[in-house]
Amino acid sequence: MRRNEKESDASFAGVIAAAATSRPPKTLGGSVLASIRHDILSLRLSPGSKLPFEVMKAKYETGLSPLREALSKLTTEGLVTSEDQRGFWVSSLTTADFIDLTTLRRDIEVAAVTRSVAAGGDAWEADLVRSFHHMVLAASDKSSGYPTEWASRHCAFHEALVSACGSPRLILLRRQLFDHFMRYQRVAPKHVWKNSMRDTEHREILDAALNRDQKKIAILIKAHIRLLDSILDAVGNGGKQSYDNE
Amino acid sequence: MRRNEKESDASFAGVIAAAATSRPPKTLGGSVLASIRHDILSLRLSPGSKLPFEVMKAKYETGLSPLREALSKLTTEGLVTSEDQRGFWVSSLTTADFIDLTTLRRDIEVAAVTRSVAAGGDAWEADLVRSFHHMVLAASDKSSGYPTEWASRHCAFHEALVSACGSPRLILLRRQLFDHFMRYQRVAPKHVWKNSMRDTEHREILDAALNRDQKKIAILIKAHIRLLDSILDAVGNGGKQSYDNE
DNA sequence: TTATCCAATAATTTCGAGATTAATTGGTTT
DNA sequence: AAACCAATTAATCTCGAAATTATTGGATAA
Repeated sequence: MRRNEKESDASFAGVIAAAATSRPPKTLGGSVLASIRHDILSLRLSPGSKLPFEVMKAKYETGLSPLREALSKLTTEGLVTSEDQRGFWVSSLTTADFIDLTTLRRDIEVAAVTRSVAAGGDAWEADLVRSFHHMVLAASDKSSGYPTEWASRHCAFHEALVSACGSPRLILLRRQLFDHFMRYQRVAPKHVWKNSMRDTEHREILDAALNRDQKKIAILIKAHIRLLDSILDAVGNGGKQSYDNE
Repeated sequence: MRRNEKESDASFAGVIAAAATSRPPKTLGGSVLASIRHDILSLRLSPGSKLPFEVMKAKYETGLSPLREALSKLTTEGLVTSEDQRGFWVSSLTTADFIDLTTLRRDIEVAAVTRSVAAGGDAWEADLVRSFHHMVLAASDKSSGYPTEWASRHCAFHEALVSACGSPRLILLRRQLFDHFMRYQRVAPKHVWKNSMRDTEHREILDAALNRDQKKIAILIKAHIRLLDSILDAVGNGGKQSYDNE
């Protein structure tokens, strides 16, 4: 229980969107929070599983105070659930919540992208092209860390899309919802990812953004954020089949 | 610093929307969290002020652990800001954030109300009429706790409006944004409240809801959630004139 | 005078033990 | 055999002290 796990998916750290907001934490509690959040989003900590203090203390090599602080924050964030005097659990993945999350995410993302397209300047546009190209490069087989690296750059592309929306609250909210979505994405079998990597949707989104076509990009984003059957199936099966079947 | 303050606005407790979600907390940390949140939303804890542990420990009669836990959660919620190794502050009120908040709140509230109107059944409709009438009763001078009581019922009316939207995430998000808004509302002079109490907007909103007119209610909500000059002015002045001038 | 450095002070952060509460086990009763 | 109660076990929750880090004030040097 003490072993420091293998660093199998160190590159995955770049994918966690919320972590990208804060600079490297100066306190132990901050890094414990980042570690636990990382493990929850990467499904290393299974949805629904209990998080006992003794086990967690050993696993993250920390005391009670930083641990409670981290779990408290994650509870407010929705990645952890808690009951008074009973402890903490990793929030479960359910079809109902996936539907709820996706529906809300669609509204939020549309609002953010629309505003961003309306307000974005040259620097935004250039960064958008950069992040798109960066993502496309990871979609080729030769790249390393595939397809985890693609997921990271895919996240960055969508982040760049909304970065000019002018609303810190909207950006933060969108980022949190995206984090929540990533857990659901991860329970789907990996071939689904490959389909996403090969689609033409992102190219169309980019074009609409560059043309500043607000109506079109709203339609494209709405279609882009949909209820994937593969995820619904995986969650319906209890998320057991996980992401190890090619 | 120890004195238990006067219970001047005990009825205000009903106004705090987020607190309405959880049943009475079984732990000290939970009640401390509720108390601090209440004091922040009621402006008893001034926006921007420092929250030193020694002072807070005495004020809320608790130890360090529950206190840190509460402040951590409030930080994630956005009502408190923190810097590593430097401490915690009540989040400041700024014109930029008020604009950001109001703009986002408009989108969220429109989405929630629209869905609620589309999905609401008989029970929802009846409860909506109940809460509206309850609010109107508080607008008359004879009622007690006026206008604080009206604010509480106003909050409940809007809560009832969206209660049938079918999205737990949307309801929670809307509630949080409403809480944040309440701090801004409180810095405005009280005569602004009276104008709100006498307006006809809520009656129109109720009618549109009962008629299941989604387009109309969307327009009404958009107009209802606007940037009040009195609040902008109050925030611009640093929120100093507070809510004591009639 | 201004800037830099060092010592003293004050704050936050962390830890481990004790207190409190929930869950479990074993035994008794119906 | 099932249900109930008491005692034990195991977990969370709380507290105060110790350790770490930031801030303040004054002295020294440029």
